[in-house]
Amino acid sequence: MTNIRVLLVDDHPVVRAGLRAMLADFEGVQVVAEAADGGAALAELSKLHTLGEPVDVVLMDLQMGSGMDGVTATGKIKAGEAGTPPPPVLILTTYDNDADILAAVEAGASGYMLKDAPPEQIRQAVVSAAAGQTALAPEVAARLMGRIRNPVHALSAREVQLVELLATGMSNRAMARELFISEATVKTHLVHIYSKLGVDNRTAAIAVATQRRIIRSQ
Amino acid sequence: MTNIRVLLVDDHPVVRAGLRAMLADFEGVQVVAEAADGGAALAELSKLHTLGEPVDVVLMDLQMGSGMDGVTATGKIKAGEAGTPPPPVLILTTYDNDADILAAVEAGASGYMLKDAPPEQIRQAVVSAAAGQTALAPEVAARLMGRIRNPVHALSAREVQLVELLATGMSNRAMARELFISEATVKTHLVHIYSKLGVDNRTAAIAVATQRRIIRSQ
DNA sequence: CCGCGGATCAACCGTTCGGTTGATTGGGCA
DNA sequence: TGCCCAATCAACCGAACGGTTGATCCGCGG
Repeated sequence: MTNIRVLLVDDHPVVRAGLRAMLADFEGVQVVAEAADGGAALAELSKLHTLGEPVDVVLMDLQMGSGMDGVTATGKIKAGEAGTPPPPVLILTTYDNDADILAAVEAGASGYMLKDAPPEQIRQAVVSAAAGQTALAPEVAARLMGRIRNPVHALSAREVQLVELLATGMSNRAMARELFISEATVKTHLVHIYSKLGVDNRTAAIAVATQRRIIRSQ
Repeated sequence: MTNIRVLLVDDHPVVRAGLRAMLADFEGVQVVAEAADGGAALAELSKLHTLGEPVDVVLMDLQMGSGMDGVTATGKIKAGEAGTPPPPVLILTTYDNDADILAAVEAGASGYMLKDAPPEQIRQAVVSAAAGQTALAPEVAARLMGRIRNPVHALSAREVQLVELLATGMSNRAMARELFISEATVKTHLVHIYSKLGVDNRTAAIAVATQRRIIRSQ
């Protein structure tokens, strides 16, 4: 009996039902619990642990409407309780953005799949994760490769800071005051940012940065 | 036999499986077909129609990764084939923002639900839609109410359209071309938008509009 | 050690944006 | 019918932005 015990984490009942139905069709995979956000997921994990029914794989959405988000939860799961090896976390989300993927990987996720993946691919990923291997969706893998091969378009930390202020609607002067630098410097940074993002004005920069999840919106 | 025949439209296999499983639990509701995008949905509709097995309700996601999007599909479904009353379209999506809701309603959607809604609420919506009634998620209804109660700060449909383009980083001239109006008109709209949002420049307008969910952030 | 790149600043200039005033049209409502 | 408002356009002007050139300082790595 090599049953893989899975914890589902997603704030959408519809998606949970879909994953449950989908995984039910697979031999050797069993959904043992569900949670609507990261906090509930941690609670379930510790509950199941004390019951002596450990979880083999956590299958989790990255963006949760309310409560603890996926990245934070991944970190906390990986930090885990001493003595018990934390279960692999497989991220299953809608978007394939650089920032999301990097954040997930950084937090310790062992896989990153897209929700539009065919069932078989998701099953593969769960099995791989349970075996301690890394499972990346082809699109995601391609994106990571692209980043490594071509770091030209990466913004520096200072530039990211500028873009964040930019997105709040601040003028050059306001940003200059905020960062204790001159307006000239702000403009220089902006020019570099435009160049790296392939745009030619601040609003387009915000659009691209938001879309690429260089900054987070809302 | 009052069976409600449903067509599912969503580009995520996981979500389709979830809705299928969820609706299977309900008496009187039957999923008769599925489609991955708007184009496939139209094809299914006409196929089922010629087979003499009409669809009672279309349950559709608003944003489809590829192919025809939900708003366009809703419009085409409502345009329909002459002689046959088009089925009600129930939108089921992740985001609740003014722009999406207005676009969906304008295209002829008869309901707007959020994916994080509990199963019972979704069932209610399907039944209501089949009965020719309008079904709005509480959050959505509240948003529309807010718009009606407090029209001072409410943007007109045209202004919302402007803000959407604004957020993509377009210049006044580009927006003018896009909307087939003069740059002067664009500026007039922007001034009204700034005034209603309580800001004094475009980037701040985007920030506020995003925060108030007038437009989708993502 | 020297080069490279990031961060900082200055001066200049053309373009775009922001704000104002004023005007017309058409739809909805009293 | 007459009024209000949204939508459309024009002209104008000051302020802010966008782009360029050129410069200094500093830390990292070959």
